[in-house]
Amino acid sequence: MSTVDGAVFAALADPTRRALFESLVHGGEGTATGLAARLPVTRQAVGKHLAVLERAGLVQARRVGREARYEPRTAELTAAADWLTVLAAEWDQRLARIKSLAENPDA
Amino acid sequence: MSTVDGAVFAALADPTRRALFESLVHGGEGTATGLAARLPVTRQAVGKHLAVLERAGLVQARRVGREARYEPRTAELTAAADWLTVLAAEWDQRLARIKSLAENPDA
DNA sequence: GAGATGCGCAACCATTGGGTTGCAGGAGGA
DNA sequence: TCCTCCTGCAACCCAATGGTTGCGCATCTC
Repeated sequence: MSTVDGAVFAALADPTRRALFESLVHGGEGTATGLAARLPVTRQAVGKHLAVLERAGLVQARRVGREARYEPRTAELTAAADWLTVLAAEWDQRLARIKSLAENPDA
Repeated sequence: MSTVDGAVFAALADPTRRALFESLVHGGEGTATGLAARLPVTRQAVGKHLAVLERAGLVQARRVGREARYEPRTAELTAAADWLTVLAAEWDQRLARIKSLAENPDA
């Protein structure tokens, strides 16, 4: 049973964090101060959010001199997507089985 | 751009709620008191969680006499899965494009 | 009709969490 | 070297949240 890490969902639950992550995906790697310039929050708040994303495995920091550049990671992303897809498939199959039994009540 | 509803991720962020949802998927529809019997929380807590899941569109209540039976819904689930998959694909394509440019620096 | 059962609502409590300000330290450029 | 810029850490504030108890209401069952 693929037990999914709740940290991924918790990380993506916050709108600021989702905006941050999408900004990284579409704009490439970025730093805390650079990302904070385009958001209505302070640099420290962005730093906290990036730490949460990193703990969830959605992002990885790379040190370049005095700045920390963050880059998206797709592993946890696809793992979470798979978990969701499997759950949906399981339920749909259950529904299909029940419907099939109702229409064709043989042994 | 498929802006995903953060309520789905917020709903799945809580471990109790995930357990609740998985229990519904694998065991079929259930009531608040019935689900609470298998969890270390009170019925009222389960009721609140089910309300959150329902608001997120992950579950739907059906009234049968004096009891409320909850059943999973896959629409929001697959929508969230698609959002994750698309994001991962976008980033992977970006990486592939960069790698291709590095190996073959033509116009 | 009377008691049991399932539910929803409200009040309340403790913890988490997103946000801020302030400060100290390390790397770059003049 | 000195100054600037980016970062990390700590303290603090307030709102949101997961959990509880208690109550009232509706619905079965005997």
